[in-house]
Amino acid sequence: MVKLRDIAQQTGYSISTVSKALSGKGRMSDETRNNILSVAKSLGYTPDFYAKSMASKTKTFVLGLIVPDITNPFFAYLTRGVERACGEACLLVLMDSFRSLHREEQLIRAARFYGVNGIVVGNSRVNDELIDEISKYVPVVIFDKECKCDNVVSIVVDNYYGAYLATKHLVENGCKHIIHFGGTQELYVSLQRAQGYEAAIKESGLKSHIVRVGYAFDDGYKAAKKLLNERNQFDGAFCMNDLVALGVMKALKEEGRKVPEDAAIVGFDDDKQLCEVTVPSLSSVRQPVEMMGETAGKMLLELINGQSNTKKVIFSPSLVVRDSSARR
Amino acid sequence: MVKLRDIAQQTGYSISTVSKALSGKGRMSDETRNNILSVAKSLGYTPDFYAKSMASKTKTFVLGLIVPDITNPFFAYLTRGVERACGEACLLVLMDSFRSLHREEQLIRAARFYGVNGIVVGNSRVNDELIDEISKYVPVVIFDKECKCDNVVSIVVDNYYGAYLATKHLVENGCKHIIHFGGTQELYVSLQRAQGYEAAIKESGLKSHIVRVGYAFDDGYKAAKKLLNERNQFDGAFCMNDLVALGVMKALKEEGRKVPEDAAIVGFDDDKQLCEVTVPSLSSVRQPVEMMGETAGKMLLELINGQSNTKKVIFSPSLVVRDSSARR
DNA sequence: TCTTCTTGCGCAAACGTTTTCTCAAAATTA
DNA sequence: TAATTTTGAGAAAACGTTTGCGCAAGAAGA
Repeated sequence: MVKLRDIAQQTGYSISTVSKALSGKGRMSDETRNNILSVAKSLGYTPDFYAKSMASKTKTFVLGLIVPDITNPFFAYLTRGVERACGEACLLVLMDSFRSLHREEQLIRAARFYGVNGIVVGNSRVNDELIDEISKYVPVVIFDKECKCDNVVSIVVDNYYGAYLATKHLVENGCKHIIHFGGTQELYVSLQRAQGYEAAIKESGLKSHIVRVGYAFDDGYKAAKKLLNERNQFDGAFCMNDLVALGVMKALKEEGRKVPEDAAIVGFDDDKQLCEVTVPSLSSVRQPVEMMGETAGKMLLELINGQSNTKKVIFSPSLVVRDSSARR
Repeated sequence: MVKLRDIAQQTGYSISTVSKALSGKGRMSDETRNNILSVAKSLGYTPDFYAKSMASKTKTFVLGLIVPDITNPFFAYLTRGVERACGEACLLVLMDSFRSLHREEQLIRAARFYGVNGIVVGNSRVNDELIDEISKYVPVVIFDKECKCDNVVSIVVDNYYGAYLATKHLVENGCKHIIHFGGTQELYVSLQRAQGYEAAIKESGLKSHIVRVGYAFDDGYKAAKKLLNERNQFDGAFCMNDLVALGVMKALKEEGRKVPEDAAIVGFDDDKQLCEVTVPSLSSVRQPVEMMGETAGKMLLELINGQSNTKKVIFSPSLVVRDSSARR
């Protein structure tokens, strides 16, 4: 890497003169400046990021963001929110764990090593001990997961309430047999959503019916297909996410059931691209992901500046009603 | 900001001892280490990213990636590809211009100011002069746009060929009246796609019919609706992207036309989440975005290391046939 | 001609770490 | 007890910039 010193040697000027020539700040003759500039260019000089930041007064914070999969819209919106919080004051370093737990752990450790000023961890599967350890060195905000560690701020959405809302909506629409597709034990959020569903069902006096599925399109499709083939009728479905909901919808169509006339469907996540584009469009529970991301960023900055006294921020989801659950 | 010196003063140890205690590297008694650690914690010490990077031997490159909208899957996949290229050796700083041309210009300038080692600019709308100027100071790889500037590497996909493929597929499927929804002048890519369409149509002896639309779901929907209401029949549609294609599909359904029986549809971009989830699933032209992103990252690294002699890399798209254009 | 101002440039400190050496004191071994 | 090793800790150089200050030489004014 070519540095100021090299240019100084080439031109015969001092390092400081070279620096001033390049930044356009000092006093010098045009001849000198042009000379330096041309040599700098011919040598292919690029300033050292770190040295520059060190020496100059204005410090730029660096925030790390670790997500399991940037191609998932949920995390893309999260990223956007954090970026918004960064504004001009911070640089955002994005790290994608590619859904690998191992890599996620690596990244979290690396974040400390790289010396970023703080990290936001999105929907992590790593255990609390690692978080606890890292948070001793670097401020941490954890997204979509509760964390008991000290010095760690959690940003979560009230999944229970969202599920309750969605189920209640189906009840009020006159559905008598509402199935919940979801409830896998693996993820904390899916548990909460199942509980919200149960609560609303209990309240209405109907019978609860949970079909355990994963979180992919095919999971919903196959589960619903099986159910329908077994002559298990249902007139309402609350699904743990939008993909599953679309899978269920496809199965219903194939079996000749009309949505929403024969069965109403509500998803979760409100992935706009997805929900608004299908026929019929899909009702869904919306989380204010981008705003949550922005909050995560802000909380992290507070944490870095040592002004934070918040431990947890809970956001309320809302129900977006579209055609798939329109009132009959 | 609390620094090593502050901890040193508090504890009575030297700066170097404090540094070693925190990094866990030097030799010292457990008592000393714990003492230092606890004081560091109570003071809320966070290491200075820049100083750290400056002082340590291993320099970490910093790559900047500027995208118009990270929530667009296309750019999410691009990001992922670049991230893959970064591996352990680089940090990726993500900058989202939020579709604002002004902000994009700002970011490009800022990238130079921040002193990142190089930047990848995704599908930019900024003029070549700015790129040219910046590329004097920082290596630049530009994605999805041709750029004549020296020292700038372009990564592009052969849009012409992709459009040709898609249209030819419709012709071979027996479509007699194939409309192209797209062709807005604003974007270079849409022009190329329109030309590819024209070429295939000409070759087949059919009549070309381009309906100029934007790139949103509603654009496709409204244009197709209007066409159908005017009794303008068509049995094939090649759309400039997947969203437009889904809009057209919705219009067809509403007007009682069956897809693909009455009209076959092909989109562009192959947004998996979208294409595989609709009924019928959508045929589309796939660009190897992630691999292109990875290539962009690699080219940038070569450029930074001064080993690049490539000026442009062209990727070939491929056609993914799904239900919306299944042979009748 | 003597003073004051301006111009062009370099010196050296500073930024906050890391890391290699050094060295006294304590612990171990002979 | 003497020689050796180990341990705990500090001094100082280095990383590549920026920037305030100083200073000589030339220009301008009296």
